[in-house]
Amino acid sequence: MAQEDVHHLDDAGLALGLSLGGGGGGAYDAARQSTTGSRLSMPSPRALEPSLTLSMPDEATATGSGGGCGGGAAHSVSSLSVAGGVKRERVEEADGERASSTAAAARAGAGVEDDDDGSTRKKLRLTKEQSALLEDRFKEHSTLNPKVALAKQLNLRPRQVEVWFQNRRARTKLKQTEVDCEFLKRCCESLTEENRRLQRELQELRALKFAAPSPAAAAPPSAAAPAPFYMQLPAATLTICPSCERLGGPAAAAKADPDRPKPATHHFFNPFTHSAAC
DNA sequence: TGCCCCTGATTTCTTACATCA
DNA sequence: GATGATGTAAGAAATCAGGGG
Repeated sequence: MAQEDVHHLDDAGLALGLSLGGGGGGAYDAARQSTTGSRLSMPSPRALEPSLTLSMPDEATATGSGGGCGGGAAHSVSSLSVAGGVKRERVEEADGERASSTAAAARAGAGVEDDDDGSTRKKLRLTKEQSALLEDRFKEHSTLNPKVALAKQLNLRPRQVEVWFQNRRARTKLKQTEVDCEFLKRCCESLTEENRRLQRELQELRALKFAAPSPAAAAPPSAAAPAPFYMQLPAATLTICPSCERLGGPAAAAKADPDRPKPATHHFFNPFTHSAAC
């Protein structure tokens, strides 16, 4: 279907993931660990579903002539794709009949209606009430559990609720990544400026030392300098090791003084690398 | 009217887990 | 009991496409 269309886009996606540093394995795994815990207690899918039903709801045939793969109606069998010769099926719910009726009700409720010939299909827009409830649930927990109950409450299909949560997570993460990038950018600029200032200060001190060694002139040139950006931040957001009193870590400290005894470990947590500072 | 942005939906891939030999 | 193969579900990432401003 659309497999061929997708491949040429992979490079761009990889570049984005690398540049933002948020797309890859570690963060992904960590997120999975924290969000998929509920699955641990789930019974075996095989025990739950002794048989698969491949029922196609009415709208599938009604919208089939729309063309393309995107924007299509969600089905009780939401996707049937061939990837690398392996067929994969995802059965959303056993009773497709209920799904179809619920979908029809949802469309009616959201003002979505198909033309008689089925050639046009309006995009579903969630009502304010539906969005508000979804947002509330998302604030409680960013993963959906249980989706069927919420879908019933919203008069939507479980698949639609599931997609909403997926999109919400993805876009929340994207926003957070942008915020983090901006923050790091400002940190970098501030540190660069601070570095320049210290270099100047060092030069001035050296000049003073060799020119006219006077204790009265010992006032640091930087006394009136504003605090660098990272010093204006809440302490919890900084990566400062109280042991080595350095921003950014012990690797540099260890390099400078390899014989330095290792202090008791009490490091701040780095919100960006999710690791200890040192 | 074209553009931008938001958002619902789809596709592909990865990972964790369960089951079986 | 340990181990590898296999199947499944869940979710992330990338993308498409409709629609409103």
